[in-house]
Amino acid sequence: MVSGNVAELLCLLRHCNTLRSVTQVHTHIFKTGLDSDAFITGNLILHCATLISDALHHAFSLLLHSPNPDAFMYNTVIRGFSDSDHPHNSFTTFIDMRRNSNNLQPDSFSFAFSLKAAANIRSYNTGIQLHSQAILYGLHNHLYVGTTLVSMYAECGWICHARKVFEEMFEPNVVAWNAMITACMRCYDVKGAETLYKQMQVRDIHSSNIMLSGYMKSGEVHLAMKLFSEMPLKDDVSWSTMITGFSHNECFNEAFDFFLQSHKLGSKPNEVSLTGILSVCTQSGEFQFSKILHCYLEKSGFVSRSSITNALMDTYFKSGNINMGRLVFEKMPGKKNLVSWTTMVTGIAMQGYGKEAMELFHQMVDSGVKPDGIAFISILYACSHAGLIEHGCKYFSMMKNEYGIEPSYEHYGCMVDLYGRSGELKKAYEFIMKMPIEANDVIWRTLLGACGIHGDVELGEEVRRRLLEVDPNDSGDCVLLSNMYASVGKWKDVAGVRQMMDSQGLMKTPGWSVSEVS
DNA sequence: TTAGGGTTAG
Repeated sequence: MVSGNVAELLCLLRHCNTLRSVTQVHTHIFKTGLDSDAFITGNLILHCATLISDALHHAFSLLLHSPNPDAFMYNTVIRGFSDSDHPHNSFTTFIDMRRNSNNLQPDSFSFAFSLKAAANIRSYNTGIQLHSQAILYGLHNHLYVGTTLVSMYAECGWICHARKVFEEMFEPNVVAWNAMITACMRCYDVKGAETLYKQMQVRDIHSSNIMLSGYMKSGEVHLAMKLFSEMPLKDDVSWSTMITGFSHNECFNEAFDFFLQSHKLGSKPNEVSLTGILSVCTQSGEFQFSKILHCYLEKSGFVSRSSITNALMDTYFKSGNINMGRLVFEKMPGKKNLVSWTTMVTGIAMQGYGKEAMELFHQMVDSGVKPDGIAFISILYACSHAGLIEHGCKYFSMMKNEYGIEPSYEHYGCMVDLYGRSGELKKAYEFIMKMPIEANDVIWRTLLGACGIHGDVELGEEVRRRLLEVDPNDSGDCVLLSNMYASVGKWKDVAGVRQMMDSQGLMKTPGWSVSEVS
């Protein structure tokens, strides 16, 4: 009778796709007294942690309130956290498992999931500690643990450790070999990956897809095309890898060609190939094609996927169609995620609507979405392009003090641009001198451009000296330099720059012409 | 009894 109830409950659970429906089943479980059954609780936790979005906290709560949690429950929560926005919680759960429970030992699942969390946050220190623990428990040679160790070390940039683990593996299978090829490609060791690929006794379609993606990421477009043509079997991942690879390497015609070919050959477009081809439309300016794609996306239902909507918004904003970009954003089903908000803020900011971008940024925060470093780049960009210096400074300090985000070169660059565009050149210079990291060429060039716009030759020459200290071979700023001299009518100096460029053979640089100003 | 590692985008 009891086993019949269990089967019935599991069947009910399988049909739940919201936290609300799971809670209803849970209430029923409680009423029937089956909540003390570890198998039932384990399945409840599994369902919440892996199958329903936004239910991980509930899975964690079930674990905490379980009178006798077992390894399966702990492992499932560790797994859920490893793929969440808070992978660190995997480690605290791993520690809790050993401290709070009666003689519970971590097993291969505990290590594989925790190592995945370490890989996701690229934490070498945590990864190596887990590796030591795995050795203590005699699980470092386990096939799944070994494979995850290879991936973890590669994600953290320690290819030598990844290789050592792989070489010490006892009879690695095709997945372990694929993990090692991926590790080589992650570290841009294309030759190493090729050697392994050739050595493989058994390959599957993943092996070839990893090679395709690695070639494309390393700019080896022709090698990817050659391998693709030799592949006896291609799946939708092979096609989308090629399309996105062409997109990254700016081979727009090839991307369109492959997209249409895959369609003709009956391979269905997926989320990745569609975001890829939308990006190609944006980069190449093929906005008519993106409109056709929009119709298809509406009809096929792909428009409900946030990655697709974000790419579509980006295309509309970059084509200057603000109203359509805004409409796509407003029609997005469900809760808008961080990428959607950031795409919207950037899109509006690009068109110069600084105040609206700020309103959107606050709406995002009010809706419970926490901004990341990229979101702050977009709002700083909005402020600099709308001349909102005070607001820009406020966001910059908010980022550091309220959100604990360390500014990157991009953030510093935005601040220099913010001061520079508004003509506060001295402040921009002082800001650079006070930066805790040494300014790079991009930051100096940003200020040099501003000196040109506002005609401050004295500061511009100082900036040029600083720029040459960072990059003695730099020549990309000649246009900025000659523009600066031209803006104050120093034609002799313009001619000087022209002569310098002549002597360095730079006169063929596209996009500039001294004759236009002289 | 319930689970896992390797590929494509953002």
